[in-house]
Amino acid sequence: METQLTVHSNSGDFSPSSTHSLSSTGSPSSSSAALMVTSSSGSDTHASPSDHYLAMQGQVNVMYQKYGNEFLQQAPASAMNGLSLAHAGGQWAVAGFGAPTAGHPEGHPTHGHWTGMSAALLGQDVKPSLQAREDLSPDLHRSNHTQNLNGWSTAGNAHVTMPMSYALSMTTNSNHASLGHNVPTAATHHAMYGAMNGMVAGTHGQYTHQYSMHMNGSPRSGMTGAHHLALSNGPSSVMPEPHEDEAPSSDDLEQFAKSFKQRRIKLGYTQADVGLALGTLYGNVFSQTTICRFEALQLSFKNMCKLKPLLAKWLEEADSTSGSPSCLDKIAAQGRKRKKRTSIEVTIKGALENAFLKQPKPSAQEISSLADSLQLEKEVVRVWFCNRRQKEKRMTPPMNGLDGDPDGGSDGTPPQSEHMMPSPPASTSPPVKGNPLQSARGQTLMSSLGSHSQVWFYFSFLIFISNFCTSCGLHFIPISFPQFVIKLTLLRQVFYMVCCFDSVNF
DNA sequence: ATGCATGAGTT
DNA sequence: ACTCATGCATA
Repeated sequence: METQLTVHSNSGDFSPSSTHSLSSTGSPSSSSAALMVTSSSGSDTHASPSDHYLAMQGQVNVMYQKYGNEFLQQAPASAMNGLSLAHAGGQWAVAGFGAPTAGHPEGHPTHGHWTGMSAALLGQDVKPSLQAREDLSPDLHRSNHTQNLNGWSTAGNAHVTMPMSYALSMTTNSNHASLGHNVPTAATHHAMYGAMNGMVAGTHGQYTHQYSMHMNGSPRSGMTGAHHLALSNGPSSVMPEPHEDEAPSSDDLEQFAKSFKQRRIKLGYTQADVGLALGTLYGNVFSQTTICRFEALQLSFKNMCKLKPLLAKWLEEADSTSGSPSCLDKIAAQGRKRKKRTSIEVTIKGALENAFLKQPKPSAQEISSLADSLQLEKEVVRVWFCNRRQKEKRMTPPMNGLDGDPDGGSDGTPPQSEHMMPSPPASTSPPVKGNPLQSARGQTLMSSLGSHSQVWFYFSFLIFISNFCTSCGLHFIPISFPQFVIKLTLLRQVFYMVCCFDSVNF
């Protein structure tokens, strides 16, 4: 007899009263955990496991081990297809979750493996928004990230209580292009990113939501963590206000940005107002764009740090004087002869995008020939590539990493903070000017957080559940990732799972 | 909110 | 000639 527990969670409306189905069937294999993910085209939710799972057996580990580099070296889309992770049937089987095995003795986090898994899971069926798709382009040349789950022992099923915050952490190193194996490429990240984008349906504000999650310790706290944090977005006065000069953690920034936005709106100011006010108050005028990007965490870490104090001051000021429409003198933006913005056609963009995939940094010659063939000004093409690269950096998950330990062997070091952006440069990567902040060069806070919280939270969660089930002698079969329909096959008892997906917004 | 553009500072 | 911070103009 085995009992299945299905948990559906749609559009954040998860509650114990959502769809929970329990059924009983025989169980094939003993205590090994099986994890299956399929797309949720509703109907196939109830298909029998044998119909669509190929899945993984044994402890949670990663398909990456099996499919290895090729998998990760592919462009996301093709990688997904190559594994036939199923579009049509909506099948999403995650195969090859092999045991930790040799080479990765317990203490050693298996670098990059989760990434492979992530890609496999995320890369499909989730419909990325157009924007997300556009941003899926891999940068195969530059960033290679090594990630690991610090402190997470994949070896045994026994430890169900592994702190999820560990799993959330990861290490990212730059300049490791040569580490052929188990170093996921940007493509992978892009796949994740895009997929995540799709999952959160591009809805404004959802990211930050997820960023706020800190999973701690016990299963319980882990599962409810989202709630706590979801509620923790208070006014700035309530927030821990780390003293200046010290670089705020990305958590701080994230929290600040979020509450800043809330406060601003409550006070009735527009982003443009703020930008102008900053000018009159402190002599630094900023555009609506910049304020917007700040709030959306779309600036580099360094940039965020720079702006934060100013905005904080403004917030104080605005708070106190919130009655007299004082210092909001609009300073007219001075005109300058600026080139008219050229609008590039979609088809042309496609071509550019293609070119970018092949060569993100075309030479002058390549640029001009491309410009010729596309009938664009050379300068336009050049700028396009510049911007594209810049954008790439925003989209690309961090080059920094939490501990930057590239040797892959010795970092059982638990993270100080899973969101700690500034980090010492990896020993092998060229230390960008000694300043820790600069290791985050070009990296937006946004992308960093995205990779950490969105992706890692999810997988941490899966892993956690899987381990938990395994340790209880249960079969774990999560089905349908996007909607997060989870099936738990129980061998001995009914396991009731309560979680807080409403605040997770998958 | 974001795409194309500018200009200062670097490499 | 690039990166990065930034913003006008526009979708």
